[in-house]
Amino acid sequence: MQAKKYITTITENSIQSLQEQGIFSAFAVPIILVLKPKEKSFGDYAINVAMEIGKKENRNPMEIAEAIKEQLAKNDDIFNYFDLIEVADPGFINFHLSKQYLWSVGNEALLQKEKFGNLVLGKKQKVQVEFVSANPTGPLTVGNGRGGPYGDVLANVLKRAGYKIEKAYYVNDYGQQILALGHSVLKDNQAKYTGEIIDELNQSLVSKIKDPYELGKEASKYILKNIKNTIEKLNIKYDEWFFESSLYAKKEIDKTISILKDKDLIYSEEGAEWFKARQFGDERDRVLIKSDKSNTYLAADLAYHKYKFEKKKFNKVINVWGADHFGDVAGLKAGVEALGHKGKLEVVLLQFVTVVKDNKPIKMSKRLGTAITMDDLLDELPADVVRFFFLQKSANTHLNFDMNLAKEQSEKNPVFYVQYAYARIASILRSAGSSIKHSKGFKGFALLNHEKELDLLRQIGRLPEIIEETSKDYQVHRLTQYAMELATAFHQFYNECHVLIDDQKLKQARLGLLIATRITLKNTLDLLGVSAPEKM
RNA sequence: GUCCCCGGAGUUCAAUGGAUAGAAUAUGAGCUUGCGGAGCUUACGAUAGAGGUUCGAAUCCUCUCGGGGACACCA
Repeated sequence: MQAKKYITTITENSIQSLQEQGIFSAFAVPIILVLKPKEKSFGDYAINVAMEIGKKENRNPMEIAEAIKEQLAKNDDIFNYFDLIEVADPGFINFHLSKQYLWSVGNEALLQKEKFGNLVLGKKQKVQVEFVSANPTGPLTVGNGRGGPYGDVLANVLKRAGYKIEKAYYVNDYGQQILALGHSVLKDNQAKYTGEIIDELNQSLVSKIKDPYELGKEASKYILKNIKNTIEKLNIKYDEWFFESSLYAKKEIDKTISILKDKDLIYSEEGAEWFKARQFGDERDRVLIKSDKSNTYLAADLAYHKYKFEKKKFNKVINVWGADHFGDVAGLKAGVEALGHKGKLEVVLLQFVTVVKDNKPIKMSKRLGTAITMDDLLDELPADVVRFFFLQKSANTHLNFDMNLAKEQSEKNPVFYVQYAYARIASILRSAGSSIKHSKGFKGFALLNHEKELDLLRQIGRLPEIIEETSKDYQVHRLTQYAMELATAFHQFYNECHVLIDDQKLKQARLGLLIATRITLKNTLDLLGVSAPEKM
C-alpha cells in the first residue's frame, strides 16, 4: 500500500477506536487530509485532524494529537512505513518515512517498469475526454490550442489511474459557419473570416465551386486537414473525430428533441421550440429550434451527448472548453440531465491566452485573421517546449503569451532540465554496460543510506500519488512540477554520489536506483507527452 | 447591471484553510583528481487596497480598485 493511503486508513481506524473508548465523542470521522509539509524536519506527511477535532470538542488539539498518536502506534505494521511519528504545535501529527519503505519503493519501480504508477481507481469505467474541437474555419490558434496539451495529458493521467479512455474531437462541419466560410473564400459581401489560409483557398477553389455552402464544405475539409496536421505535430492522437454533419444525416437531432417532447420539456413560443432548461437549474430556457425551423448549436450538442452516453456508453464525459463557452455549460448540463444522464458530464474551462507582442496585448481574432496560430509557434519552437510551456499553467490562469519571450525562453525551458536528467542517466547506464547485474527483483537497496539517495527514492515514490491526485482534481500542471522535482532530486544525487565505483555492492545498489529513476522519469514524460531522449 | 476567472519576487508561473508563500528566469558570489557543467551550492527579491470569519487566510465572506471572459432564435 502507498504510505499516504495507509495514513488515511489507520487514522480513520484510530479515531473510530478512540470514539468507541469514549475518549472523543461520536461525531462523524472528519475527512483525513494528508498534507505535505513544506519544512523537511516536519517529515514526509502530516495530518491536521487533531485541530479539527479540537475545534469541535473545544479541547486542546495537542492532547488530542497525542491520543491519536498513541492509538496509531498500536498498529504493528505502522513501522513498515514510518520510523518516526511526532506531534508538533499547534496540533499536527507528522510522519517520517522509514528507509525500509523507501527501499521498497525502489523495488516496486524496478518490478513494475512502465506500469509503475498505474492505479486501479477507475475500475475500467469508460471516460471520454473531448478537447480542442475548434471549428474548421481557420487554423488552430494559440488560444484554442491550449486545450490540446491539457486534454491530452488529462486523458493520459486518467488512463493510468485505471479508466478506459477515449480522446475525441468534435468537428462542427455543418451550418452557419460553413456557409460563412464559403462566402469568406468567395470574398463576397457576406465574408466573415480572413487570413492566409482563406486566401489560399480563394486561389484554389473559387474557380471549381460556385455554391457558397458547397464551397464552405470543401474549404472546411481542407482546413481540418491543416488542423489535424497541427495536432499531429503536437504529439496528440485522437481516438475519434466526430462530425456534426453525421447527426443530421441520421436525424439524430430530431430524435433527441422528440424524446424531450415526450417528457413534456419542450414548448413553443414566438415560432421557436424551447427546452425547459430552468427545470434543471439553468437560469433561462433555451431555444432548440429557431423560428426559421433550423436548430441551434445546443440542439446538435445534445444529440451528440446522447450519442456519447447511449451509443458509446461512457460513464463519464469531460469536455475541455475555452472560457468563452462559460455561458453554454448550464444549458448543456440541463439537457444532459433531461436526457437521463445527470452527473455524468463535467466541463473544464480553460481561461484565455492573452497574446502579447511588443509589450502590447493584441486582439486574437480568427475572424480578423490576427490570431497567432499554433503552427506559427511550432515553426519556432519544438513541440516538447510548447507542450511543457502550456502544461505548467493551471487551467484557470489567464496566461500571458509573449512570442518574443517564448522564443527567448525556449532554450531555458525547464523541459530540457528534465530531459537532461534522463539523458544523463542513459549515459551512465551506457557506461556501466554489462556490469549491471540485476534485471529485476533486485533486493540490494538496503545499502542506500545517503541523504540524496533517500530523497531520490522519496520522489520516485510520489508518482502514484501524483497520478491519483491529478485524476481527481484535473490539475494537470502538477505533473510538470513533479517532473522538475524528480529531475532535481536526481541531479543532486548525481552531484554527491558516484555510481561507477569500485565497491561492487554499492555500485549495484546505485545502478538499481538509477534504473528506478529512469523508469519513473520515463513514465512521467510519457504522461506529459514529451519525449525522453537517450542523448541530447 | 448579473455571472465566471484573475491580481504575488524585475519577469513567467506554483502553493486542499496549515507550519518560515515555493520554482524557473534575471542579477551577485562560489563549486571540476571520477560517471554529460544543459549540472550543483549560495545570496537578493513578492500575496492590489480596506474590513471581517478563526487557533491559523494568498486561499473563505463583504466592499473598493485594476485586467480578461460570458450574458442571442451566433457557432
